[in-house]
Amino acid sequence: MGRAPCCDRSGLKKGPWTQEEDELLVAYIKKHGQGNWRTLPKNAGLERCGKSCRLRWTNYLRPDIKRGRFSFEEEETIIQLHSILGNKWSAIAARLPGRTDNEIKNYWNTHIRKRLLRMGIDPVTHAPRLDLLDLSSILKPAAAYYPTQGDLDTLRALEPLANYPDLLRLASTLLSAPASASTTEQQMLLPWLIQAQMAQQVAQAPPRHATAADHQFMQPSSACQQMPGLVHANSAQQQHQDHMVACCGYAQLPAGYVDSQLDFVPPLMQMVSDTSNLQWSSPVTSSNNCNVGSGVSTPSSSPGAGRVNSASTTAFCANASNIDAIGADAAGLFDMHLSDLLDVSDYM
DNA sequence: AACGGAACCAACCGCTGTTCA
DNA sequence: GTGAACAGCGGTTGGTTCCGT
Repeated sequence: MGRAPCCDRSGLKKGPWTQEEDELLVAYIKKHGQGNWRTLPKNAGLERCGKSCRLRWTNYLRPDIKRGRFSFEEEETIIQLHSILGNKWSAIAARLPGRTDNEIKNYWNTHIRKRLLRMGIDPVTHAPRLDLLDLSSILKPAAAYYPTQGDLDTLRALEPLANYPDLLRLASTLLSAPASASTTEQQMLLPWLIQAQMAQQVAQAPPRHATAADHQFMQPSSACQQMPGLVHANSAQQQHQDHMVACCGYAQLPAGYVDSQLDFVPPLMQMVSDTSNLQWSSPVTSSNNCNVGSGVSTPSSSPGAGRVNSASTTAFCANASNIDAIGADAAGLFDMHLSDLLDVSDYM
């Protein structure tokens, strides 16, 4: 025999809460505590179901709720956490004191998501969407073209390409000439370039054993999933494959999986390796610079010119090898370490 | 001033994992 | 061990407000 029914659904009020109902609920909880939501409405004299009372309390009436607009730091934190946790609103809310999951979810859907889309960034994967970018237009000579703020935002998203002049030239050629590559290939180009830079950073990092904390991040990232086989893009990186395993989560894949993925290297990469004498060891300006994701920030929310965008670098850097660097960068802005902020072990 | 569309957000719905009789 | 109810979560809806024409 199970429990008694939660509540008789008939006759219970729905819809917006009145001030009287709010006062009744607040007064009751202040006096008796939250206790059992099932019996609370009856004891408090409310004609609501317990679920409705709990929602009203947790999302609106709780005294520790912070109202008002989201700050820049909160917004950046949401983006960072979302890039790692996805739509785990409650997990994200747990890292933002005073904010509810519902509030964060609404803010994401109404503000951040739209802004990322405008910037040509997929709000689900946090990867640039080449189908939304018009590279040919933003690469026009400056003298003949006055860029809009949107173009400047897009340029920031393409900042990583600056480290690979050969790739930039190739990308601009490919992407401004639709006939030269299929849409699918175009969409795959930028993630590959980004992953190449990640791989370069991993290759340059001193070998170390993965820590327990590292394993928290060993789920295959979306970027890695989009780019199987990259670990073999350059034979010089083969010796660091174990780091790529840590980076991309291949450790969880069956033996031989990585090799088998060579069969799926997209034709575009074949074009790249055939035509551009690509050097994957192209200089990266900063050994600790995870700038591949710097364009994922939300420039329109940046409070001042010249602000370092490193706080937003998690979109492509939230992996075992880079998380410490991210935390160090973010700490400079927020006086906190991302490793502290992102204790995501509970959610992985 | 009136209208229509966009934006916003509180609240509901439905599902899932956990608890308990 | 079983099944019903609970608690919590993410997705969605619908009412309200804002803004441009």
